[in-house]
Amino acid sequence: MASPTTEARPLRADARRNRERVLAAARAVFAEDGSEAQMDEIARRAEVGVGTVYRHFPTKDALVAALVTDSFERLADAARDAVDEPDPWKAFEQVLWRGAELLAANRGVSESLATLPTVEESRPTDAHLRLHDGMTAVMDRAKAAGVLRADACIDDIPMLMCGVGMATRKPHRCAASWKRHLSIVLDGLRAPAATGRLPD
Amino acid sequence: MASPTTEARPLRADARRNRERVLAAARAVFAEDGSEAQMDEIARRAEVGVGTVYRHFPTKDALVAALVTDSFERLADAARDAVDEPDPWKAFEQVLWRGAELLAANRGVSESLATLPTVEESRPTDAHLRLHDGMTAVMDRAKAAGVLRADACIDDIPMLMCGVGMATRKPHRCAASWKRHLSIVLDGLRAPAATGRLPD
DNA sequence: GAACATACGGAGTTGACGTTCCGTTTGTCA
DNA sequence: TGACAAACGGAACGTCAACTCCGTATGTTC
Repeated sequence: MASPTTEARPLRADARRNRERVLAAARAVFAEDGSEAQMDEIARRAEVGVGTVYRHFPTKDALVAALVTDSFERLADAARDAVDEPDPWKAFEQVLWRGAELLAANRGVSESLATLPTVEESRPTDAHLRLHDGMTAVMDRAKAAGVLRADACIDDIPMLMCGVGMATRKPHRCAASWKRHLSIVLDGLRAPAATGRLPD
Repeated sequence: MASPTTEARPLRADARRNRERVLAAARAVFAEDGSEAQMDEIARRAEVGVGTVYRHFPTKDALVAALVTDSFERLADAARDAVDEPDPWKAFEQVLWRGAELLAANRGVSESLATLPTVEESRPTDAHLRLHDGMTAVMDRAKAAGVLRADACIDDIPMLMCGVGMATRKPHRCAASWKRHLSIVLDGLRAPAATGRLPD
């Protein structure tokens, strides 16, 4: 809704260029600093005045939202592509690994995932909806094949990935600790691992 | 180190009382608002001036540290008590459930866990050390019994619990979602669930 | 190439919040 | 009960970061 040029009047050439510069800079700065990233720093990095940043994105939240939508877009693609994978478990696993990589590359996305409402609450973006539907399909297939525990539900995924996202932050034992985290979670999600029904 | 009255000169009666009021208020406010909790709000809740808060805890960080130490103390106790549980898996599980309950009750602790250095780095508090040692013992026993996967290591625990802590925040599907999270992680940590060696 | 809307830059404003300071109050001890 | 240190309250301060404003510059159109 915010990423493509809304076709009311075509954007002036310099404006279009600057919009991209700001997005690129924001991506870089949020990746490094997470939600502590500062608007001035983003402007500096984009070689643009703060005013210009605010002309394109009226608030910091709007800028974050644009980046999150961007990541969701890519994740939704990953979920769609997973259909090509014949093994239902590998398909499921593959989407989560792709998601974790995105989180590891971008602290900002990982943090805003923490406060993201579910698809049912609030008005989700198209990307969010696509991701939700794609993921549901992948999970349903894996459950039908008896490889994913039957009591896992779609809303568990952002919750679990949010946890994995935490492990992508700085002060952990090793850079790859998020990989350990996701491996453990994936093992816990396999049907044979279930030792009881999940609560509620 | 900061919690008991350091026996240089005994604290005046009103000072001792106010210290407790501040701690109680801080516990309540951090539990609700996490690290966004404001010093003024803590003072208000303790029915005390801000100045008084600062006389007892020189900075906000010091106050947080006191509360974290407090939680670690209780967790270390839980790890010690786990020795009484004859089933090595139940002992392990029990400590993590106790830890998750603490995190669920206190957003602040859950957030500061995210930035807590390991015992090896930095000067850990006594409580942290006790917790580390107790947990190591519990894990060693579970590994020796072949119920905990052998490639799990002590540093995985804060990482995983930190993830569970995320699930204790507000906007999740159900209030008990952190219980689902921990259940999945625990299933992933059982020896038979391991489908491969954890990375690194 | 002139006229005009669109966009730019960045100094300045605003609000939030941790922390300090100091005049006043209160517990303690002789 | 008087004297004094210890402790209190809360207005004021300083900092930091999001956001605004407006004089200037630059694409676009005819």
